[in-house]
Amino acid sequence: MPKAAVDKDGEKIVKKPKAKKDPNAPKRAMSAFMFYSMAERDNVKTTNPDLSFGEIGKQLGEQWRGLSAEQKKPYEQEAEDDKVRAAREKAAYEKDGTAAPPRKKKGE
DNA sequence: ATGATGATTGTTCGC
DNA sequence: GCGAACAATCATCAT
Repeated sequence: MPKAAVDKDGEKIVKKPKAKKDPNAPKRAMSAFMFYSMAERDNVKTTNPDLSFGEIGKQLGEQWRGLSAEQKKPYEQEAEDDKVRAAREKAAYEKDGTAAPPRKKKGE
């Protein structure tokens, strides 16, 4: 898959809260995983109330991939719906007139 | 038109 | 309250 320099094997990508640069912050939508977490988190925790967040997250992710496309369907569907929601707010964001400065990447 | 990048989404848990 | 792994995403920009 033609992708950019995605994460590597043991290379841990640093993640931070990233300060929103856009004024209205048109934010995005949530991924199917987000919905999956909301839904399965309960199930996972119920099945493994002994493990902590770290493990739960991992277990969740593992089985998530193990799910069949059909299983993810409902989640993807919600994600799809949320996508519209994000697009909607973004539209409002542009409409608001608070145009965010075009982001550049190279020269600056 | 295509690729690359970045920003974001939500959960849980601990302190 | 926040951060951090977990995964997807996908909109936007630049070339």
